[in-house]
Amino acid sequence: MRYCFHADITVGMTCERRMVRPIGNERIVDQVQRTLARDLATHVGEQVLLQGWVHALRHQGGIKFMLLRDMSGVVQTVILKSNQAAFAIAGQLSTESVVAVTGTVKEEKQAPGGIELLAEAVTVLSSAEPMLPIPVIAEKGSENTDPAKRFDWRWLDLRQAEKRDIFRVWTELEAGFRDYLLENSYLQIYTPSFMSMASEGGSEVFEVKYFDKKAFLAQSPQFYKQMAMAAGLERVFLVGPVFRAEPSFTTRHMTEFTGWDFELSFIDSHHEVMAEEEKMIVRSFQRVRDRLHMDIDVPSTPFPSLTMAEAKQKLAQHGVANVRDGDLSPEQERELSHIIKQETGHDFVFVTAFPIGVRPFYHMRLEDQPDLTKSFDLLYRGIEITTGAQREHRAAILERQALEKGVVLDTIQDYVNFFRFGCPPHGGAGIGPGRIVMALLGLGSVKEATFLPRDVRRLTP
RNA sequence: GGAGACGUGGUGUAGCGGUUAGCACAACGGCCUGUCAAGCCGUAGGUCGCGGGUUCAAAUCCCGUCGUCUCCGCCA
Repeated sequence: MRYCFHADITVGMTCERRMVRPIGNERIVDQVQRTLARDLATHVGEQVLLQGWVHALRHQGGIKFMLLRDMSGVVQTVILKSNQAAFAIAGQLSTESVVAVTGTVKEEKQAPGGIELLAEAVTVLSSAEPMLPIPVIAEKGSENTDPAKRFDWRWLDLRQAEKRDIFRVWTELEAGFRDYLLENSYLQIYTPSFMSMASEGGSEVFEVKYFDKKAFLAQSPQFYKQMAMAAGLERVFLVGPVFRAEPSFTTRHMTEFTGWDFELSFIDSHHEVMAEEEKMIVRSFQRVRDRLHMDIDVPSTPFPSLTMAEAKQKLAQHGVANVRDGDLSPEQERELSHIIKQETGHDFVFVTAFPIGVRPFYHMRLEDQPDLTKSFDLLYRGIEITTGAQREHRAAILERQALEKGVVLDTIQDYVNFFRFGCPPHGGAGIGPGRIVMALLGLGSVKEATFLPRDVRRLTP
């Protein structure tokens, strides 16, 4: 187990099950309160209803133990032979079936956790076929089930409690991100995924049939965020899907993933964008720590930051091979994070001042060093989680930079139009939350952090 | 797009020229009133991804093919 924490999910988690029985012309509603496994200890002596999955069965002749699992945890139920009906049903059960058990809660030294439910009635809500295609509970030989097989049966894979924790972390992380944005005058927008043309380049976009036309799936909401700046919204954010047609076979790439994006106006440089992102991330990590009682490092601000030139120099000093000037290889990203961690104890590091050669035409350039851009990447534990920049908002300069990059002006005319009628200086960034979750929890792949991953080969389930 | 690796019962694996293809877990049947990675006894389940070749003999060697994974490029 690489991480461990206790989730706080007690609030509002008592569900009601209504049984409606018509009697004459009236309807009588019985309300039976469902109790969650982890709350059993607060109901000693009471009769309760548990509903969940059969986690494990242990037949002991005249006594049967059934471990029942719900979203809150696992608890033991006991079925005695003297209760003939329940005993017979339990004898026919298969693991991973969904059941309802009513009974009396009792303290019992011999029970796991010191608490158990003495079953009075067992009802099968949905029986599971006995032969599971992949193991659900930890058992011999289940640790290394091929990820591809697990993803084929993702709904079984996710029954493992620690996998649900991944989504708890993401949920709180994203809530923290939103908390910061909402408290700082950002407006939420949604941008379309269908586009009439590629947002840039064209080699990495998905082409789709759109009635009698061709359309493309957005590989970034960036142009639309910038339109929002031209619209005078000043500060916007969104959470949404992003599509990349890159044939990338790595543990950190997918063809569709969720992006967090924000953009803000009236900035002087990309450093203001970076400062904003720092605060969002701090807020996110704080929320995960506080809500999930999770022992994680909330980063201090400001995050370490160095220019590409400084990064290259530092890497050279540590004997890390330089593959390509002006950009970092994955190995260099890992090593740079490692070096910064040793020097400062920090998990995050900004790299700024990328040369124009490795950045798109719309990144603004440094006034005193026109061959460098006002852009940055943010690395977290050796993985790139953000690219951001101050954008070039002056139409004439934008067109000149596009031409320099060999971009045909006709293809970006709609984009350039955003800047023709008054647009404030602005910048923003795109964040990959899946990568943050992956690095935070030490997962083997972003796909593990994704409910239903999509990669070059996978379109199902 | 480039490079490398791996496909053996449901899952994880051993075997790497001649084995009735072994083991663990899961499954099925039996015994057991305190199990908790339960235990004990028994049963079933594999044309070793697919196709071709070499050989007296192929899970094992060679070629092709399909599937999967990893690294690089690219990126969030």
